[in-house]
Formats: sequence, C-alpha cells, structure tokens
Amino acid sequence: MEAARLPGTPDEVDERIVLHVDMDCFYASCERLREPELEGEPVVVGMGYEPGETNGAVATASYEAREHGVESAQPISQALEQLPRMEADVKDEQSDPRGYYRSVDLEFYRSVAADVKAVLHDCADVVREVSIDEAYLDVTDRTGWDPVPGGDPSRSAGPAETRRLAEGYARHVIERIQREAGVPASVGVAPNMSTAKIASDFDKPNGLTVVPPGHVRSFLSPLSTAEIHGVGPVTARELSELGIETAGDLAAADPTELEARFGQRGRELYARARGDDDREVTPTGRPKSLSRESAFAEPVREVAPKRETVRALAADVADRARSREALYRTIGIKAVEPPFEVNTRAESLSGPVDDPELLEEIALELLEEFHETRVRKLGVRVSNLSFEAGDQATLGGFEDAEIEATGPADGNGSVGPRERSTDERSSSRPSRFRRGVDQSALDEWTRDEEARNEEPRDEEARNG
DNA sequence: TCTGGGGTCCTAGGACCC
DNA sequence: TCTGGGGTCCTAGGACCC
Repeated sequence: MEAARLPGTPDEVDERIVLHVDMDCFYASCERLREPELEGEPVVVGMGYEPGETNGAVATASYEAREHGVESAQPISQALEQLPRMEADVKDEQSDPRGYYRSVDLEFYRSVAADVKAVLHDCADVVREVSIDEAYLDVTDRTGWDPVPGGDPSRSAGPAETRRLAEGYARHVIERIQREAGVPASVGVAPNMSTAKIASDFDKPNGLTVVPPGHVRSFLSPLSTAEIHGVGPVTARELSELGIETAGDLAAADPTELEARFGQRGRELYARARGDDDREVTPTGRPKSLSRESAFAEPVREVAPKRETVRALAADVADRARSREALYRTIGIKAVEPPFEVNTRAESLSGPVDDPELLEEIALELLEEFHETRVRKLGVRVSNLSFEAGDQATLGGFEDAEIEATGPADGNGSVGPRERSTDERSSSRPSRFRRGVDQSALDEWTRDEEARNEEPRDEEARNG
C-alpha cells in the first residue's frame, strides 16, 4: 500500500488532498427533501418502526431531535419518552416539543444517494464509497494546498492560519451536493484518510474543516481517543486505564507497549493518532460477504418458526447474491440467544457456487445445533465471494472420474468432520455440488471452449 | 433504556500439508 | 518412526463502523 513515497522517509510531508464527505443525518435529510415542512423540526427515522407503533430502533435522528436526547440505535419506545410523537390531528394544540417519526425507506434514500454520488464522481477521479452516506475523495489533482491570496485567516475552516485553495474546492463540493441532491453534507479535508474522517466530524452539521499538511498533529492532539476511527467503547476504556485519554497521549505513548496490549491494532491506532496514514484512496471494491438477518418480537424456541425464518433469509441472500453476480463458497448462520449472545456457524464448500437450494439446505443444517435453543434473532450469510463467471464449480461437464484423477481438493486440505458431513449430504444431492474441485481442474475447464458455451446449471433451472 | 440490520477486519486455535 | 518448523485454510468470536 506504500504510495509513491520512498520507504524510510516518514518525515516527508504528505501533500495529498483527501476529502471525507459525510452526509448530515442522511435519512432525516432525505425525509425533509420530500416533506419540506419537516425543515427545522425534530425528525426521527426508525427501522422496524411502523407509524403509530412503538417498536423498532432509531436509525437517524435530526439534530433537533438529538437535543431532546434521542440517539442513534435507541429503541423507539425510549425515544418516544424523550420526544413524544407529533399527532397530525392535534398539531396546533400541542405546545411541548414533539417529534416527527418516520420509517426507514431505503429505496428512496438510495435514489438520493445516487444523486450525491454523481456529484462526487464528477468532483474527483477516485471515490471510495464507504456507505450510503459517506465517501472519501482524492482530489490532489483537482486543487491544491496553496494559500489563498488575500484570504481572511479568521475565516479559515480549520486549524491553519491561512486559507487554502482546497477549502474553496470543498465548499464547491458541499454546495453542489446541496444543489443537485438537495441534502446537506459535512466535509473534512486533510492529507490522509483518517484525518479527513475526523475532520468531517469536527464541525457537524454543515461543517467544513480543513487540516493542511503540517497541522495534522496539532489538530488531532487535543481530541479524545474515541474520536479516532477504530476506537470504540472497549478500546477507549482500555486506553483510559493506561492513562491515555487524548490522541496526543496516544501519539506520545510507547508503540511497543501498545502493540503488546492491542496487537496489530495498537500500532495502527498509534499511527492514526500521529496522523500517519498512507493508505491510498482506492475505489470501492466488491463486497466480501452478503447477509440478511431478522429479529423475532419475542425469543423463540420452537423449531418450525426458526426453520421458516432461516429459509426466508436464505432465499433472500441467494437472490441478492445472484443479482450481484456473486458466487459464494462459505455459507453461515447466526443465532442470537437472549440477552445478546451471538453464535455463528459456517461451512465452506470446495468451490464457489450460485445455488439457492444448497444455500438453504446448509443453512438449515447449521441451524440444527440450535433446535433446542431460544433465539431472539437469526441470520444467514454467504462469504468467500467471487465474481468471475468461470469460477463456479457447479457446472456440467465435470465428472467424478475427472476429479478423482486430479486428486482430492487440496485447496483447503482439511479432511475433518466437515468433509464427513459433506459426504453424508452427497447421497441426497448430485455429488458434483459437494466434492472437491481443485484449481487446475477448474482452470482446465475454463479453457475448454465447449464447456464455456454451456449454460451454468442455475441458468438452466431458471430457464425452465 | 435490554439493542435493528448490514458490513469490515483481526485473532486464536485446530487441522493439515510439505 | 520420531521430531519439528513454516505455511495455509477453516471456524468462531469480538470489536468496530454506519
């Protein structure tokens, strides 16, 4: 990941210009976009929330709602205690603060996000979309760190004593997002990703913070460790026990000790606290996993509803994998026992597949271990994804004899209980789905013109 | 105040191969 | 046959992020 910088010259000043764009309470802003009356009002967007109900959790709260103690991830029931619902019919009679509660409408938010992305891709050559409402841009080639002649230092959007060209560019990005997508954003500008991320958060909402090269350490130093990306509650507490409260403390700590205590992450956090981060902004890659989960209203012990849920989740995941042209090699489930104990089980196949039936079958099998367990939530996940069409091991033209001739799968090498259960299943399923496929055989197949023209199995199934 | 859903990355231990 | 080291894959769990 070393960029163009020479190794061994850590003092060399990073002159890249990285923007972190963070939409302000994005879901709530989207709701205001289609309901302009909500402008300036407390807005709460809940997932798993139905109008008039009290179930679900807060996905996003507008800043006005936050002032009443409503927080992200809070149960709606609790949010309602802090901020009662505005009832449409009694609007005028209510004098105490009331909130507007809406349920999540991802489809609409995604359409707004598409408008935002269009602007971002227009403003930068490299855009890394992190989530629906967040992205990094490398704009080194579009602007500069040069001081703005005649710039008013007192109005500088950050710790520097002079305004920079990049500040104007960032303002331009914010304004275009507002104009073309209709929603507000905050932007952080810095020579690297981790600092830009912190900077975008520094002055929300509608914020712009510019941290030029040379000002990174002094900008970070007074911030609490929790503001560093990657420091959550657990790490913050552990750091605090070591007397490390601020990024400055962390930057001054002994990296060897940090590594001894936190492993690889210790080194990383130390570097972040010092503003050392040479990760390049790279375009968003392919997903590593796809999953779907769903919670029961009440913990469930009976087998039937659990199986039904897993079946539905598996079908959903299979659909999504197919629509994204993803093949999966590992299938897993998640079973959450009350109060909040997370169990995961997974099984890897010998080759990548797109096979909804197999996905369901394995997911249900993995669930068996939890037939007696009370669960509050179930999930299904596929991982070990691949996207090359030629990867799939479930194609015709692959006979057992050929496989035997090339030997057992040495890709994973393991012959353990998993392998045994695989064999058990092969009695009820075509063996070609289950047995090992080694890479050379796969390559051979890929080169085979005839086979290449054959329809994948799932295609056949779909076409009748 | 008992917590919704979708992800990423890291670690640790066991199995296995050479 | 015994001993051992290096490397990889797999599973499970945990921390974290939005």
